[in-house]
Amino acid sequence: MAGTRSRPPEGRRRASHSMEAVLTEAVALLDEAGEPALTFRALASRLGGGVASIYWYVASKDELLDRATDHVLGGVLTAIESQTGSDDPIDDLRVMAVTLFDAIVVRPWLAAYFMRNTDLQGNSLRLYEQLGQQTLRLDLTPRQRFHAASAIISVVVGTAADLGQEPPPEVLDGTVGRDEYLGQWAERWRRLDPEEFPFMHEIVDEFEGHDDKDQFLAGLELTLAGLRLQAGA
Amino acid sequence: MAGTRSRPPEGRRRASHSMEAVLTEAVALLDEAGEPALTFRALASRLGGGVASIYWYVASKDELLDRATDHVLGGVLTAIESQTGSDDPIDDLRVMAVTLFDAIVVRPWLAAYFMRNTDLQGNSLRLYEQLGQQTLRLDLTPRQRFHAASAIISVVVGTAADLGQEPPPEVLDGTVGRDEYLGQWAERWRRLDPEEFPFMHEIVDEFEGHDDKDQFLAGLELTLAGLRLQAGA
DNA sequence: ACCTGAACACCGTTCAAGT
DNA sequence: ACCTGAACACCGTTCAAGT
Repeated sequence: MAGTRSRPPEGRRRASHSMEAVLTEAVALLDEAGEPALTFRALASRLGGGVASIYWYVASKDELLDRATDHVLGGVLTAIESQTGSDDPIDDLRVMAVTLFDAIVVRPWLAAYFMRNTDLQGNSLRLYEQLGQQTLRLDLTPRQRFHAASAIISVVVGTAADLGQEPPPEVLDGTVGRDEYLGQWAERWRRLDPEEFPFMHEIVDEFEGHDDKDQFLAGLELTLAGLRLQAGA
Repeated sequence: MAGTRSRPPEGRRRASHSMEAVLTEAVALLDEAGEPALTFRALASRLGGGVASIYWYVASKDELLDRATDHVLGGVLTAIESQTGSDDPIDDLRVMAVTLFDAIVVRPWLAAYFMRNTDLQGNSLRLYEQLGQQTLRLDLTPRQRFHAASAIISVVVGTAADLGQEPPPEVLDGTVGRDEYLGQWAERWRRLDPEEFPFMHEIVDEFEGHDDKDQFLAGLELTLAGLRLQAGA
């Protein structure tokens, strides 16, 4: 017994992290169950260390969320950069917007933190720059370019935020399924007074079988059409 | 001393609330400092009662947020209904969108909960219906109408959410001021490499003096232009 | 039918201390 | 330079009990 006592039997006693590891695990928690799942305690136990050590890398939960967001945006950015350079800047804008949208669909939590702080989010800034550079190829004023790039971001984030509104747990569990979920809403709407709700009746069939991506693409197309018109392209 | 002991001296001992009072105070707290300020304990003390009594009116904090949102949307809805009926449905859509936008600017927390649950949010549903009814006056397919109404909501909520991103406390306190705040960002962006960030340099002057509302109106106009094109109107 | 206090199981954040 | 446990001041929610 003597000799083993003054020293831990084996293995490291102190955990050792890294910014990279912290963000990777944070993203993993966010992916699993959104922002409520990202807890300093949960994160620490994933990293095999104490809660307080995370504060060496990050000053607050907000900063953690900002950095985690920018971490995954790095991948989106390289995807976007590699897709640029067609003849038509508007086509490039569409491809970029779709790439960003797809990333947010897979990780709905992104919508809430994207572009929240361009200081901590270098990749967000670069992404906005890439988008904006396409507007430089269009015949627009600086002001119109500023508005155009911002409008496209808004369409992406606005739609994605709408769609990303956590569906009830039954759907996530797969015990109900998206079709049945939409069907339940459709049923409710069909019971509304047709005199008072002619529009809901007009669209309820469309809603029932709708694809989120189509809805996004349609909205994006309206903005791009308006932009093309404005640029006289 | 005898005689006064078995009974409280005066005034009611038990507080008495109402759904109306609960929502009004909830909205007041949200207006003062956003969602973090809306606490069951804070709300209870405003109402002069116990924490648990709120649960008689509302099953959870989420439901409280949904109902508080719909509560203020009632006012927005009547404003919107009174502004409808011009010759041009697209003009009506614009007016409606602007009214909704203005409401969200004043209460940025609305963006996060609007249309989250049309079951608890009857006014949200009616507002969507009112917007949609304008698309019935345009030469579109049901599917295009569905997409158009949703796109407009997205533009409003997307822009408002972006703008509503809680500015740092310095700005809210008024110790810094919006202009200085924008100026600080502008300064940072001017220091970026012009080769790598041509777009940020192109727009930094526009950004510095920009008005959120103009930015929204510009984005809305792009969508409406696209819609007008689609409807051949 | 409506309200209450007290408890439960969590949070983010801080700090004095360790290595 | 980096990690730790324990404590602090909060949360939303439940519950058995009161009126």
